Amino acid sequence: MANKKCIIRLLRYKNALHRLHSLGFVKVFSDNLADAVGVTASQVRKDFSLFGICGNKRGGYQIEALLEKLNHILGKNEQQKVVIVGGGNIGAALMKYKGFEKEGVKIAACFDIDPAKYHHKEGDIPVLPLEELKNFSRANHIRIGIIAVPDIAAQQVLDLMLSAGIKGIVNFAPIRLRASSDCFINNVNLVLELETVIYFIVNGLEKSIAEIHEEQKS
Amino acid sequence: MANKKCIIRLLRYKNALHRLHSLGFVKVFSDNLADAVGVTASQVRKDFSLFGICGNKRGGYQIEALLEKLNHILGKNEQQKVVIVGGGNIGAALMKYKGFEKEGVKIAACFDIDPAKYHHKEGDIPVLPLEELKNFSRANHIRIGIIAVPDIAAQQVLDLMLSAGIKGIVNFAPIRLRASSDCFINNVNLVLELETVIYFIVNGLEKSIAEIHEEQKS
DNA sequence: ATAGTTTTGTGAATAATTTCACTATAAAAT
DNA sequence: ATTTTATAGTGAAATTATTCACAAAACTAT
Ligand SMILES: NC(=O)c1ccc[n+]([C@@H]2O[C@H](COP(=O)([O-])OP(=O)(O)OC[C@H]3O[C@@H](n4cnc5c(N)ncnc54)[C@H](O)[C@@H]3O)[C@@H](O)[C@H]2O)c1
Ligand SMILES: NC(=O)c1ccc[n+]([C@@H]2O[C@H](COP(=O)([O-])OP(=O)(O)OC[C@H]3O[C@@H](n4cnc5c(N)ncnc54)[C@H](O)[C@@H]3O)[C@@H](O)[C@H]2O)c1
Repeated sequence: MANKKCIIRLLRYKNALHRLHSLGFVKVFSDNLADAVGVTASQVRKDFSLFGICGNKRGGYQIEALLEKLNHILGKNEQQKVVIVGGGNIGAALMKYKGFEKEGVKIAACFDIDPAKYHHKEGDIPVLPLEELKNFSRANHIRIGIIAVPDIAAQQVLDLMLSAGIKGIVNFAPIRLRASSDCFINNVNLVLELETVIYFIVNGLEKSIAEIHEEQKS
Repeated sequence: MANKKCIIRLLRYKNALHRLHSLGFVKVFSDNLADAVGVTASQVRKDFSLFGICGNKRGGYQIEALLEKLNHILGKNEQQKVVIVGGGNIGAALMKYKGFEKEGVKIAACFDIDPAKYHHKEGDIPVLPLEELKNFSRANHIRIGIIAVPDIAAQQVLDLMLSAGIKGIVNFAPIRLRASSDCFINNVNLVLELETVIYFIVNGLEKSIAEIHEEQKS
């Protein structure tokens, strides 16, 4: 029922609703939302139905109420604190990005083994020695971590994160990590994202499929 | 038949085979590959069967021959040139990354509207004024582009890319782009990747589903 | 040679996901 | 008030994707 694809669509609906709301819209119909997100209207209604979300026949959905419900389902009512391990290219890009706060995500700290990366300035996200990851995560109840280290280091970083109580991971290293099933790993492989596009272009398939989103990647 | 998910799995098989090959392995069985990639052995065989790839009963697959076939199918025999538009956080991280060349991907140039970003040094990837995108792309037969500009600028950048003959796009801006169906857009939404993990952790679902890959995101 | 074993290749079965199509209902129009 | 119309909600149908299960082939050992 509440499968991964469906959750990703709910997150998309939520983002689209945010935009509509900030544009001053008050209500929305299943087909507006479908259009904004790139799915069919029945898909939207089916997804909502699965989570017991209902609107008004002929009246559509009240955006505020809908956002409220989605945030509740998606656990976005409280701000989530996240740590990054690896303050290199990707890690630094993520730290500089201003878009997380808006979505209720707070990058609490970054950890690295390279002392040249350490950084501590009021207002900035601190970059700390890797040894402090465990204490920091425990003290701050961190449950989510981002792996942005070279692939050879990724497994040991994962193990350390798990031992620090982190259970949810976004992994940018292009390798398959081994873990107990008591954690959730979301692998993001940017090279693969590019290679996928290359495949469709090289084979002249750009006409058949116009667009892919995360959820079409299973 | 040859759906997106299947292609992404083929790309994964290819990557796993690369690793195995560089470790000195010569042949591989469907279940080794399945294990390396995180799918079932029948899935591997079914995927291969779909593309007419065959191995030897009881002998598995010769890694070199298999890589050859996969590279042919995936269009990885010739190096692919790619441009980036937006030399900010993400754009810069991608330019500094050394892992693309290994996969036959060459970042040919980056384009930006901010003159402070312009850069031209022998050996480095040049950062050029946006106005030059069209000529550069035409002259270098660029077919693939990466959008790494703020969301408000993404649509106009896409339109420009399309007018420059670029047909395959990886888009990092978190908005739905509108385009003719004569192009292929792969949307990468990093905030969503994080939010997905947050959902599973906040709802205590980390036990049920241990790992997701791109292809499970549809 | 022959028997035994392992692994592929694939049609059939199953499972998962999406779309269809229709009913119920609320709002708008008359 | 009554009719019309637009849209939600949802089982059923269709489609798509995955797994099963087993015959065919090829290697190994005797
Ligand atoms: N940069 C990109 O565009 C890009 C693209 C695709 C994939 N990736 C992947 O993302 C990951 C990070 O890439 P990057 O370009 O940011 O790398 P990077 O080399 O720029 O940064 C890696 C950082 O990790 C630190 N580090 C190394 N070992 C560590 C350890 N054991 N514990 C803590 N920190 C450690 C290093 O000091 C460095 O600061 C890599 O796995 C890479 O393959 C990056
Ligand atoms: N940095 C991240 O970690 C991150 C995370 C999630 C999403 N994103 C998304 O990725 C995109 C890029 O993010 P970023 O952090 O790199 O942004 P950034 O602001 O650091 O960089 C954007 C770059 O694009 C350039 N630019 C602006 N308008 C342009 C135009 N019309 N043509 C060409 N260049 C233009 C700017 O000069 C700047 O160099 C954004 O859409 C952002 O939402 C980034």
